[in-house]
Amino acid sequence: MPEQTEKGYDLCAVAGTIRLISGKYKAVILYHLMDESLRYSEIHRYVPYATDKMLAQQLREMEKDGLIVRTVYPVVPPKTEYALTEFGRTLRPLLLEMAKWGETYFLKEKAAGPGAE
Amino acid sequence: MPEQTEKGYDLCAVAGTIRLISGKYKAVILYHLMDESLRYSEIHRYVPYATDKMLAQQLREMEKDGLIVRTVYPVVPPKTEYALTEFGRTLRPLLLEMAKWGETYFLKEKAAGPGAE
DNA sequence: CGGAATCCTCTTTGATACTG
DNA sequence: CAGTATCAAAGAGGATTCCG
Repeated sequence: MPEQTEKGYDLCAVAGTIRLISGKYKAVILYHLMDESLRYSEIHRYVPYATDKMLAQQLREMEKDGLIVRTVYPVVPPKTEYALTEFGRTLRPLLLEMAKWGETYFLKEKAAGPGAE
Repeated sequence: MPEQTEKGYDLCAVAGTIRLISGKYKAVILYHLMDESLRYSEIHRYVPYATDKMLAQQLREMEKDGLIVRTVYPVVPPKTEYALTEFGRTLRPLLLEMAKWGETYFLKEKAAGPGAE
């Protein structure tokens, strides 16, 4: 498929992808939602350094972008669940690749990382 | 995926990866540097909407992060070339995955032209 | 529990001008 | 050509408080 890939074309693709998943906590949240739906508080536990404001904001943005769905259960106490949409699930390979790369080169760069060249 | 992956571990890996390549033009620049070394003006032509300041800044950050190397040739007129480092080249699979995803899901309507799926 | 509202700060980005 | 310098604007992010 990417045979006929033009430079300026992929440029937009890459930029668009970055725009959707860059955001301080987005990729991390998406990564955790890959396996299971999570409640607001559960997500927050995964990203404790994020404030409520930031978390809600990033979640709303991703919801607007069609990456996740928000389901509110009208119960007491309130319960809200976040899950990947079909669209969001297509990010799986990318998220795994990111985790893999980060794991291999970013966390193990003590041996041969930046400055090594 | 490497053996037993812990959540909090991959979380850092994903976050770290995002931190390195998110940046308005970074991924796009890296993508173009995958194939060949480029001069400052050539990069700028690929990212025309970036200002000189932004471009220089992002390049300096990526240089500091060990992703690219900057080579200045002492000639007139000045010539500076940017290239991926060994470390930067390891991003290749990720960048390709990003381009592929963006192309397939993000630019889908436009991609649905000739030979598109 | 799952947020929204407000205020404030820091960083990012942009516009413009200048330089070796 | 390949930047740097400076100022100003915009946005991201944080701290705190409050609410259904």
